[in-house]
Amino acid sequence: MTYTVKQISEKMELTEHTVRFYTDKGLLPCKRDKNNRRIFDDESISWLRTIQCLRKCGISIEDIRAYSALCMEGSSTLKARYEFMKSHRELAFKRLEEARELVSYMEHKVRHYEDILEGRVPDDTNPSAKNGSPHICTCGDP
Amino acid sequence: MTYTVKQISEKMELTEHTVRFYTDKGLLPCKRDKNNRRIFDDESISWLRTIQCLRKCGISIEDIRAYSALCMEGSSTLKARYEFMKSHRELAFKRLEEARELVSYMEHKVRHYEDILEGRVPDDTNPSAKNGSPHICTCGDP
DNA sequence: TGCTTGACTTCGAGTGAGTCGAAGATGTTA
DNA sequence: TAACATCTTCGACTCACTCGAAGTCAAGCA
Repeated sequence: MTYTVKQISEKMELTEHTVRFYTDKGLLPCKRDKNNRRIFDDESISWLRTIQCLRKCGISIEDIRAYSALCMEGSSTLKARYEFMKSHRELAFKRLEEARELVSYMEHKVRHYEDILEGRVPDDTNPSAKNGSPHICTCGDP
Repeated sequence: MTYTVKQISEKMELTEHTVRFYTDKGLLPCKRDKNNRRIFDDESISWLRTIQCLRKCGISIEDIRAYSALCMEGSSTLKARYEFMKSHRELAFKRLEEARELVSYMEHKVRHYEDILEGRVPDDTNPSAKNGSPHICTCGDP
């Protein structure tokens, strides 16, 4: 099964521009037909799926390109790929922790406004400065 | 207590450039001294803390500017600010869910490489295509 | 007094990861 | 043959910084 840019972009819910961008940057290997058009196959799908995950993990295009190159090189790079994944797993943990803090921050804010709107606490919008208090952050700050 | 750009940037662990950028974009109110230099106070600290949290939540500079403007306007905008926070709380929930999936994806990858390196499963690096398998993503995909 | 230092100012350019649109080539269909 | 859809490359735009250059200003010192 082969795919054109349009087909693979629809299948993977990416824009055609992004798919071309990834091939141009060397993250996503692709062949060309006799008219120089990009052709993709099922392996491209699995590459793209991986790229999407790694991007969501905040890994840069350049780092993904390097990982991709390691994969191409074959078994000799297994250990390097393992190290790559281990270090990015740590980053994923940190991001999870941060996401938890941010949820609790947003919940705190929403509750704060509910307390004011329902009259449980007085409005702390600062009128003297014509400058509403931004309701100080409590997400891990002192 | 007042602060210069340098002082506030050090205190908040931001670059001076970023602090100036925020004031220029209207997110961070600041006064000027007779030499046109930016001066900040303790309220700026609390603003900046809020801005940092909202930015980490993925809220755009423009949206934060709008929220900031609502705060300035006073109590009449309480309800709008409440709605703003509620909608961004939902986004924070989504990001937390995604962060969880990404951690489990990275854990899966690391385990996969460990299994290969310790000989529990065969190496699936694809030699025929001179193209290592990217080890298909399992984070919520079909 | 002049000179250096250092912190400030604005402005314009660069970056990363897309995002968009234009201009041109090719293939299919009416 | 013309219209069209789809592809190609290329250059410009966006956002949120990030950086550096050039100029202003006050303080400290020979």
